[in-house]
Amino acid sequence: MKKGSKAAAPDQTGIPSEPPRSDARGSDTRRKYDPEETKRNILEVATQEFSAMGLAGARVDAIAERTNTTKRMLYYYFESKEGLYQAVLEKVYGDIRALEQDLHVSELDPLEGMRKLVEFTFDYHDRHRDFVRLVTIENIHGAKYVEQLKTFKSRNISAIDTIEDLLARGVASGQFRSDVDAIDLHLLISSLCFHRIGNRHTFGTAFGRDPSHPRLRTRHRAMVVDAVLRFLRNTD
Amino acid sequence: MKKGSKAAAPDQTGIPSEPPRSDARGSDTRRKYDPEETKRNILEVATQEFSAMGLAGARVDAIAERTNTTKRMLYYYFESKEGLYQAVLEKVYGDIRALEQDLHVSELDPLEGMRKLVEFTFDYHDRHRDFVRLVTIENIHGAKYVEQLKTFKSRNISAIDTIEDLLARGVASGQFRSDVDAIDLHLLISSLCFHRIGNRHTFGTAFGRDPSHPRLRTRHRAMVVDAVLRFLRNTD
Amino acid sequence: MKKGSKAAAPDQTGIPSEPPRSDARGSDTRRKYDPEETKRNILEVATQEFSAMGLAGARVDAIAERTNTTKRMLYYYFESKEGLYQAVLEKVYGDIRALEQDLHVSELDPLEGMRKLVEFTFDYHDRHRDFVRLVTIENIHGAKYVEQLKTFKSRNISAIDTIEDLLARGVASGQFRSDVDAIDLHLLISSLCFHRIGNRHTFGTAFGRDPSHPRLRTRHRAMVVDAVLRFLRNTD
Amino acid sequence: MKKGSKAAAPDQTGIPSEPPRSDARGSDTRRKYDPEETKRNILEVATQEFSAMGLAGARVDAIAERTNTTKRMLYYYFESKEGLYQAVLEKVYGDIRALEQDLHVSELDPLEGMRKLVEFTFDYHDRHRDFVRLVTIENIHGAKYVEQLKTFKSRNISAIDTIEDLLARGVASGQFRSDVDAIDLHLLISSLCFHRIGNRHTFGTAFGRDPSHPRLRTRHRAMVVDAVLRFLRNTD
DNA sequence: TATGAATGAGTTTTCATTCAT
DNA sequence: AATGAATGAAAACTCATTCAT
Repeated sequence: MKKGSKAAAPDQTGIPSEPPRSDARGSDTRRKYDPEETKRNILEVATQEFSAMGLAGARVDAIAERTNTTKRMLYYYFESKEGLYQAVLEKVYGDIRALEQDLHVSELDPLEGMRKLVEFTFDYHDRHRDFVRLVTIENIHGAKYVEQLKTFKSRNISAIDTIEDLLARGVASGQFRSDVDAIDLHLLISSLCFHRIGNRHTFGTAFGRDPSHPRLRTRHRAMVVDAVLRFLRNTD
Repeated sequence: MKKGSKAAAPDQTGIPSEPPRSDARGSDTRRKYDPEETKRNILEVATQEFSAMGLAGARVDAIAERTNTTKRMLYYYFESKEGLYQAVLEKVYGDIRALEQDLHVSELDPLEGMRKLVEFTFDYHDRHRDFVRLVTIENIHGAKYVEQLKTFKSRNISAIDTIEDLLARGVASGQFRSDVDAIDLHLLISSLCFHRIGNRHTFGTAFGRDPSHPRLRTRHRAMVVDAVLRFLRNTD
Repeated sequence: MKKGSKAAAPDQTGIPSEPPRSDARGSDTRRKYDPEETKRNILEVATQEFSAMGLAGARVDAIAERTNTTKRMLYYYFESKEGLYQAVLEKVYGDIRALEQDLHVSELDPLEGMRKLVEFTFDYHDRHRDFVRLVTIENIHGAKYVEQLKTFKSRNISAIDTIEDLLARGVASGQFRSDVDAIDLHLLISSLCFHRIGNRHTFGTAFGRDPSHPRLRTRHRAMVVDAVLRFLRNTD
Repeated sequence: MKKGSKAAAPDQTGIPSEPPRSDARGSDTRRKYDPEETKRNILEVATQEFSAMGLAGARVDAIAERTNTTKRMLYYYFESKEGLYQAVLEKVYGDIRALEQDLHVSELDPLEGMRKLVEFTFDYHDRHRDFVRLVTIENIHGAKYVEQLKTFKSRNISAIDTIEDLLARGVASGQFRSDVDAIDLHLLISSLCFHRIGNRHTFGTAFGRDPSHPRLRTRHRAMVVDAVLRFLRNTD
């Protein structure tokens, strides 16, 4: 009866699929209905499906089927397919910026801080392929769904602040050239980290080499860091 | 929810949609039966729709409507929606590699040749947004459609040959460092050229600055060339 | 060319199309959601349409229209046109074998048992023209749909068991000749019962006499029984 | 491009696919356009397709593709799909009756004549599976196409005449019982010859034994002759 | 809060037939 | 007599969403 939609295995590393529910209340009080858990579960499955199939390609039925609950609940909590998609975007974008804050690069030497920032960005994209795919998908839709996310812009601005701080300190210390714009630099770094994940399939088909393969990771990581630092180095 | 599929305006710069047919025979002798023209017309409209909406999001009806012919002909020539999508991919991939051949960078000084190659790649992505979108879309589908294109792999390999030649000559002349892999370098260049077009919407929303805006083009072009050449420069 | 699909009147005798539902609950409490009833209803209408028009000739729309529900439900429960066709086959083949079991010919004198079996087979084909047509149709498709029915083979084998038992007892008692194969005999009996129903139209056109006409039934029934028993009779 | 419709191998024995064209006129006068040959070719391919797929299941495109000519010609000569189907029926029904005439059973002893007639009928069905299938198909359509064939009825009546003659002579000589109707007997014989071919697929699936397999032919042939003669034998 | 059944509007695809050359 | 291109109408099938329990 059921046809079986793929996207079964989460195309992502490091996110545990069933976080230990911190059920504070005693023993067998395990509530039968747990709205938060239900929502979380739906969101997780939806993230996989949307990132695997795109917005148009995703199937509400397929999501519901892999959920612990039914299709009706999906509408109950998220209103519509698009509402669910947006909720997925919100969650996924929230995660990356939250982590960036924890880097504390402002306490490091500018060069070391920059290296650490690039490495973090590289690793994050390498590990969160769902995120990369969703960004890709969102661009196909002209970013019209992230545009409606309230927290989206402010979050990103803070990423630029971090870079601006590093850049300013590096210029002051004579380590970095002085003609680089922070947003441009962010674009440069993102490009190098994003492309090898986002377009790995066509690249792999074209050259017989999957650029996201673990064996290449170390080499690519060094290359990206190298390229960014060489670009920034003051050569006066 | 949404009804009419837009995608009317080609999301592309510089390619006129209806090249003036040099119809030798007089004036309005426009033949009624012209299979090649019919196919060309369908393919062109399909390129727009698929690049604007994705494979799942594209509507066969919408394509047919903007064509000079009927939906039926679309199936007559291309068998299915997927067949048409694949034909679009074939055409679009064919174009870029054809142009690359015309660069004749093998006749130039390695450094100049490399600069020219990067500039060409930058400009091509900047101008052919349909191509960039289609690559993006194809990656969402795990590249399973380009995989079936016979000419796909061989074409791409030739791009690597060009880079390898430049690299070898530059290393020999002492201008380039010797530890760079040609395919890695291709990935690096592609990343820098692709990302600012492919993800311009989310980037624009995040930072209030469309990275593909013409005003930024010159600056970004210089930045990309600079980044690549600094990366390659021999610093022994 | 032809538009409306007929097949309105069930091409079958004796089976009431809507058995009086013994609805325990009062009178018009006709439940709105009754999946079993919905499926039953679809299956019944589909049996008529498929047996009247063949698999290719049947129209999903035509079936849906004569149903109490919509076309969508048909796909909901049976997946596809072919799935529905297969479900029809399953039901229809299930019925005949179920009835055969109730004959209890093993308790009868072999000759009487054989007579009863032939008469039953004759009557069944005479009354269940839908069944005959569907078998015919299935043969046009090389039996590829019944082949997928799990229960199909085992059910038929039991029919042979019955014959084998009668045959063995008749041979032992000296009533039947000993050189007859059970499956061959089954084929012989089937032939005589099937043909006059299955090909009644061409036969009727050719000879101006509908071989399935009730008026001929008694005579044909006697003829068939007579032919089988004469064939089996021991003439040593 | 072409999808490939099956039904390639004619499901029939003994009909050569390309009869030697008796081109009376000299040597290389081989006409470029030969209407009769074209029609013959279309008819032959159509016979295969219709008998393999049924009227509704047959594809005009599939027929045209396997022809030496184009679809247009098919309409030119036969008006419509149904017209072509009818032409096929006409040809196929014509063949069997023509052969029956050649038997000259009226010159034989009634018992021998009857044996010969049954054997002929058995062999004909065994060898002309396309014919059997087409009769089957025609019955699904309520025989409405053969009804329009002018020669159909008269041809069949003559088959009954043959039987009536045999029967009368056999009764007169005391070899046959006197209470058998000629048309009923024809039905009996047809049943035994037709069923094992027409329903061989479901039968084969049900019992793991293809009743039309050459190895069984001799045995079945004997069985059928035996059954008919025992049925007719005078037992006063 | 949760659910299986139901649905209408849309989407891809097919097919017999005709047109222009 | 022959042909490849073209087509409108209909067919199968899909999908996000809502209803009744």
